[in-house]
Amino acid sequence: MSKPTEAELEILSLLWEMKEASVRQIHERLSETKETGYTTTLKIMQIMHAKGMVTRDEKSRTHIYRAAIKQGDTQKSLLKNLMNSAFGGSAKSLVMQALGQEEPSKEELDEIRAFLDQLENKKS
Amino acid sequence: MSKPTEAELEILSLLWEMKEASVRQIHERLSETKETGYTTTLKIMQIMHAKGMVTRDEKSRTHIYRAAIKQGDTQKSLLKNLMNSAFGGSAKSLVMQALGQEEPSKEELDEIRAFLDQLENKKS
DNA sequence: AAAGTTATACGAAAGGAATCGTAATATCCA
DNA sequence: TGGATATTACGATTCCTTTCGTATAACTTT
Repeated sequence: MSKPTEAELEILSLLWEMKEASVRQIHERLSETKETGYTTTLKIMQIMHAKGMVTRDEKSRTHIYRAAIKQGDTQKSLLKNLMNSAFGGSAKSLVMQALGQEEPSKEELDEIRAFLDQLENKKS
Repeated sequence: MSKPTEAELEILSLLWEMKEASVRQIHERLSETKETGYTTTLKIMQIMHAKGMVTRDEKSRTHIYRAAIKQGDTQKSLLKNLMNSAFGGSAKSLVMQALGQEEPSKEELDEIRAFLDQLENKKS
């Protein structure tokens, strides 16, 4: 599956969050943070549909869209892409940069530790 | 500083690694993994120069380029961008995805643990 | 039923990035 | 010196994404 564009990714994120939505619902959400026309949103969603990136139910007049690609898979591939293009392929330096800036909470840090342990156990 | 494009990022990465380089040197490296013309590489580097993304020494005929933006800063901003656009702003889920796929070595895992501890200490 | 509103469809235009051909210029070497 | 080679400069073209205007169709309201 080809890499989603910026505009496509914004819409995908909303679809992942909302499970399903009409063009208007997506557009409302987008408008909160962005100045954009309704037909622009529509067009992008139509393109996404043509690419197979979303499915839609056309039974009623207002079509209902759903993401056709998994959030995890998309995240994984975007991350891999960034890791290779800007971090010389090193997961470690990427992870450290990410941790360094967002000041995760104690709880989150613990969860990450648990995850690290789990990873290490799988190795042995 | 505006976000580097894909092609710009490839070149920036090489400049970070090589400290300084001529267009030809960069082009040689790019050619290893990518089919591309010399003037294409040149053009992109000229554009980067126009944007202030690189500096160049024009004293000799073959100009010598250097990155004008720091690797860490660029990584940070790209990561932030990805975190917001595809991970709902959560550093935790980004980090976990990143760890999950690249199977870091025991040593790397330990370094990350140390880093986590350090982060936690700063908090208290 | 007519008028107004809300959808989708479609194509065209605008904008940005990447590619490449060609010209102009400098350097090298036989 | 003069011809071959390497380098920068520049413009045009292509490709992709985004934006938007307009047409058409389907509902809603009165």
